[in-house]
Amino acid sequence: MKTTAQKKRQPRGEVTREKLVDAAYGEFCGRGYHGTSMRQIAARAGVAVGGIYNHFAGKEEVFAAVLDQYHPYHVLVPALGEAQGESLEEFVRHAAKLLEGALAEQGRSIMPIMFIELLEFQGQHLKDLAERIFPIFLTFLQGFAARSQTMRELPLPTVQRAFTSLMVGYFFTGYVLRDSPLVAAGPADQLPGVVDIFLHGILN
Amino acid sequence: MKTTAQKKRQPRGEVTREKLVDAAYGEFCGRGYHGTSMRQIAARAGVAVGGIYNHFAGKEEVFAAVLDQYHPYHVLVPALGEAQGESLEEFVRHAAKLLEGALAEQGRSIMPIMFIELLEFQGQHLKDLAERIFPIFLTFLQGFAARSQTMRELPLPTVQRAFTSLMVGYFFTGYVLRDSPLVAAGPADQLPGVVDIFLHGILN
DNA sequence: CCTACCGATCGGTAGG
DNA sequence: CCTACCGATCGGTAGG
Repeated sequence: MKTTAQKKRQPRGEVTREKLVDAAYGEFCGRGYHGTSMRQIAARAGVAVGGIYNHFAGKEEVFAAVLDQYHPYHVLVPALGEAQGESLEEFVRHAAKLLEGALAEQGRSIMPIMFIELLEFQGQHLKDLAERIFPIFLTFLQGFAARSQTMRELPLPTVQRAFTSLMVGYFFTGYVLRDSPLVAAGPADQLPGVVDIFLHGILN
Repeated sequence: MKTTAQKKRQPRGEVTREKLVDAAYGEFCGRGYHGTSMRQIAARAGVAVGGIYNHFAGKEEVFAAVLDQYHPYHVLVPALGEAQGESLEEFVRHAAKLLEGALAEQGRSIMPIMFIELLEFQGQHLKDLAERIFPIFLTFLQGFAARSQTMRELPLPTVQRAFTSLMVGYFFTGYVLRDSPLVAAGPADQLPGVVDIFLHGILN
């Protein structure tokens, strides 16, 4: 949300564009890309159908704008880039904490857009994402390697795959079962315990 | 695939129904539920549009049939139910191996249907799934508990969440990056190594 | 009377 | 930014 001051400074057209992106995001989350009509987006934004085309060339460009705003890149890069710590243990715990903080705020809103990407666009844009975050991910993994003197003798790719799988799986299962009683019964935040198991698994 | 003998025994209508479910599955995977038209399904199955309605009351009933055939239940229940082993270590490795075998065969074909479920149907049917596999999952977790004498003192829910996250994340990342060069560069099957890290993390 | 299916078309709505 | 409207296509059904 923008402050009133920021809103006043924006040109009228920009406000409408923002409304359209927000409205489109909401509609896409409910029924996907193909299940959402331009009329539904227009109605939610309080704009006529034709008015959308003053800001976007077509439906796909609306999705591109939504994807740009709800892109995992904006969450993953700061979290992975700012991880610090003397020991490997501190480093991993800090990274997990940063990821959790960022994903608690924005992770749930990003997830549906990723599903649209994977399902309706065959993950085209995600291939780009993989290449864009690869340098940051490499830097992060160098942090692993630089602190590996306390680590068991393990193939680094395996350690990386295990850490990635654990984090992705933790947030994915949390999202899917977000209001299931089966998960709600357990402790709210099991991430520290889960990370502890991982650390015990790779350290001497 | 059915054998010729089985095909001959099937009534004509059943053959057409099977063709329709297979065709619908293929089309749904490409563009999702709302992005697929009855005409596309009919065309791929080599059937007239109206012919679909001799087998299904409508489009949603077609999806229900697809979901039923490509349901994770059919994969997860046997794999989790048949896990055996004297020690916790053997038990976990066996379960992971069974899951990998089942998911290597059918996991990739199930994934897109799950995305449709999560995105376009708000995960309605997945809630049912969670409740249906819960007993089997409990039995599996009792296998954990029964062999826990070699385990560190850890809260069982945390161990469960870690194992679930690790397996879900491993197969999910494998699916998403299935033809990415970043993953293809590493060893093909890292599951044993990943499971080894988990075991080292929970055992004394 | 059943089944499985056809060519053609129904009332409405899609993106533009 | 809106109203009005297009070519086409949507899910579903008519009679035969």
